[in-house]
Amino acid sequence: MNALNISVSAKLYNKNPEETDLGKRILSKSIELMEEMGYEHVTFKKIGLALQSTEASVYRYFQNKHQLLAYLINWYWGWLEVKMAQEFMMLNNAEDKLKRAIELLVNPMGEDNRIPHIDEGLLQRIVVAEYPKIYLTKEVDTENEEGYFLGYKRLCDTLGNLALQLNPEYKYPHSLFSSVISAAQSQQFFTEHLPRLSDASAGRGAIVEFLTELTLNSIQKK
Amino acid sequence: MNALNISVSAKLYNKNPEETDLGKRILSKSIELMEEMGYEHVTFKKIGLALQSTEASVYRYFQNKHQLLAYLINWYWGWLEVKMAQEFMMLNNAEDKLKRAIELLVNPMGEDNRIPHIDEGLLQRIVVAEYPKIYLTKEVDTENEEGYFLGYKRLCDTLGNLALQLNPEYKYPHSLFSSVISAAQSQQFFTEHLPRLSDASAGRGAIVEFLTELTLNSIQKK
DNA sequence: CACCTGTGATAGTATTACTATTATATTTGC
DNA sequence: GCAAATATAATAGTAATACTATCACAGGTG
Repeated sequence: MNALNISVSAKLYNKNPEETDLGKRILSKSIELMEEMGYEHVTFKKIGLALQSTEASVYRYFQNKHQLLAYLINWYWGWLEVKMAQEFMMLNNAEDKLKRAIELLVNPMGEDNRIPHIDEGLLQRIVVAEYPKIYLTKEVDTENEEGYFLGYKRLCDTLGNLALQLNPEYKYPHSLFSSVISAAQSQQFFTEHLPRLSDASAGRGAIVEFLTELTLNSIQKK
Repeated sequence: MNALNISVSAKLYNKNPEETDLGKRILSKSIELMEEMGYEHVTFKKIGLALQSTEASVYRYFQNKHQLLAYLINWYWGWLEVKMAQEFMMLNNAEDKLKRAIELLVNPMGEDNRIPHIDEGLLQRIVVAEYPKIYLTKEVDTENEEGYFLGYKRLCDTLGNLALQLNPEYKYPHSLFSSVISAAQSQQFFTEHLPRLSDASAGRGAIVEFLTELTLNSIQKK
């Protein structure tokens, strides 16, 4: 009995993986494999094999690998928003909420075993390494209509509204937070793999500080 | 006789495409096809066919599609840096240079037929739609050693140094410009395909303004 | 004239990304 | 407690992809 249920658009699966045992095992194993070998090297055959099931069974849940990735990433943004909402209840001004939101973008983990079949830590690493792949395709417009990017958009809206509470005249709340969310992921990736593209050798703390300054300086009234 | 020669690491090709007629035709046609159908749908077979040549001939120049994309994107960053350097000669303070650099990140075109086999306008659209794919792979570390990302890193350094001229104490020049370069591309993509992730319905001008404000507000001394 | 380089032509392989069919085990509905 | 529906496993098969290899030829160079 989960306190928590992350909703994902029904267009993101063939058959809802949350509703069956095999479905949950597919999610669980997909996350493991994708984190371990990267999106490009994952195949449904490998997932089936690793589950001691079959390729065809995985196809019953997801139309293809791209849809699976979109599912996982949307699930992650949904989860993160729930997490933020919980933490926001303990804070009473928009600036503190924004600061905390940025911390969570970079460092979302903590004990949370409410959803046993999903390892949020691994999933976060998948998001860092793969998230732009869900929209950087020629199919982006049709997939957009099907709700493939709702998770990202909602998160952007939420944070943008916080910014508007601080400064109702700020002109670029959506641009700012799509950029900040994106930067939060890519700075993590760069710190690990392309350090000349970041100044965060100090680690996640530096990324949080960089993004917090950037955000607050952008929003502030002149 | 080109005034201009963009240099790209020799690890980014099998055989230098700039040195032969077929090589240049491969670049030219690859750019056309990739812009038209997107990276995923391009194959060396299609490129060969479109050139009335063969798959095998394309493989003589590039080891695989990923290397070809990396070549094109590195070429683009190199070209953009040359372009910036030219324009900077006409400006005499770091802030103006930064502002102009941001304009060029978003809106780099202009008449430039010095390199007849490369259509920089199409190439820019490829960069917008595909650039993270060159580093978001499990092979990033080895490819990094081979210089696959030098173009991006150099551009980041150049802009970071301008920022340090404005404020030598600014702590995050690399993070800032890897984020700004990235945001310049993704905001263009979002404006066209996922408008809820931007506020730039007004177009490129709004993107430039957003990024310029963000950059200058971040750098400024307190 | 011999040779070397670049290219075209063709063939072949392993893997991927599916689609389809059938058999069987399990659950549910009556 | 049985029939029917559902879920899954097992297997087969196809078209496309991502290569690798071989050979022949044409043109220019020494």
